[in-house]
Amino acid sequence: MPRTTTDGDGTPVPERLLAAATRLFAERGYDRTSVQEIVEAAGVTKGALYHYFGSKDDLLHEVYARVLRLQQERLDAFADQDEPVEERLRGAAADVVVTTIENLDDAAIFFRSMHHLSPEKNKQVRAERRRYHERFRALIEEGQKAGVFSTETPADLVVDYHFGSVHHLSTWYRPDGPLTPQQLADQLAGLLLRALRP
Amino acid sequence: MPRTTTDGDGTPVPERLLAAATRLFAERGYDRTSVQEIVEAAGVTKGALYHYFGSKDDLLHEVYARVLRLQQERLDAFADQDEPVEERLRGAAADVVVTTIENLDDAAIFFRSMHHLSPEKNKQVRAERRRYHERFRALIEEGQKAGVFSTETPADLVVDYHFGSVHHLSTWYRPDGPLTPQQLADQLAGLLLRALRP
DNA sequence: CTCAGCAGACTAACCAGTCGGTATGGAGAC
DNA sequence: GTCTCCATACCGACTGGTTAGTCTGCTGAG
Repeated sequence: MPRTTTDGDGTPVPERLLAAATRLFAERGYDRTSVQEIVEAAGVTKGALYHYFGSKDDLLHEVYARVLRLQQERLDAFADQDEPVEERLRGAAADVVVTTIENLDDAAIFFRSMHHLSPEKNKQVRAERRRYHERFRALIEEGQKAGVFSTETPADLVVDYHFGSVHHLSTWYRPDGPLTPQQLADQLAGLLLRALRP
Repeated sequence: MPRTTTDGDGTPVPERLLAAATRLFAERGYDRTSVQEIVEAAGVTKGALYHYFGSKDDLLHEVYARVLRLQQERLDAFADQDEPVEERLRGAAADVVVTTIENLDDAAIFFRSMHHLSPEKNKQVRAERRRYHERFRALIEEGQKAGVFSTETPADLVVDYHFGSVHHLSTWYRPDGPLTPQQLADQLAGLLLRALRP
């Protein structure tokens, strides 16, 4: 009954909605999740959802925007460090694995639901994704020019190769597996770096 | 007006339905494709579809079954060859890239729509998928035991790493890119083999 | 008193699957 | 050779259920 935007528990309603939507989208897919289920999981009603978001599609877009922002920030932080390029690349490659595992729901949504976004939003997400991709590629090209990475494979392909696996983590990663997220990340970064040995 | 199962063009109705479904599922996703659209694209009506398939879900399962069968056969052929393990692995790793590109629609469906299958069918597909995975892993372990591949990364991880990228081909492969499918396949197989150098 | 912040009944559209019906090629009777 | 009968192949209107989004109205803080 209070008017405050944070009733029930402490978190504001829009965030509760986003969290509920993220979980449900990852669990049963975008189309299989009804708006009704989302609002029930968030402990509100449709009125609240359409008060904060323009559409179901908007909600999905917000999920994408959040994860894109986060990943770009982290990549930039690693790329801007003052270390040899191998170590910057290794750090960035491993970090994206760890943060992906920490947000497996986001990852599952990301690669399964892009085509559910409206065309313009899809385009927007692709553009941001490309920025991320380019930054990563620049790291590899830097290493190639410096002679510390093999030039046998175009940097583009290497990036796609690595991120293909990262995006697929949500399919094959098991939290009860033998490796901690950090160990797994180090292994995958190791594979990438070894593939790049001259 | 003939009773034959192949009217209109030459292909039998069930195959026409499967082809139409494959294309549409890849294009707009399983849930966004109505049964009505499928039958219209195949030039028949619902009666025909439900005559040959038990459900929409069944249709999806058939798509999976077909591609799984094909890929397993091809992998087996490469693995059974009488060549050094590096070359068998290279051949298999490149071949799966080429056949994936040749059936990009199947690949897009594969990794986006697994969770739309009914639980038992999902289990069945996973089991077949695991067989494929194991065969591939066995190749890598063979090379590791023989000392021609590095043992730094568990074979399991290497397989997931490679197939993550392959499954993602449908996201980033562009037919108008600079590389032919075979060249791209050789590059990716090269990356895999280089990552496995001792 | 007013308006952000929500509640929840309502609507218009859609959709998977059903079911009674039609046409046709062939198997067997004669 | 032809007539009967039936299984196969398919048609398409219909049903029961679901869903995104709308809209009117309530409530309490400032």
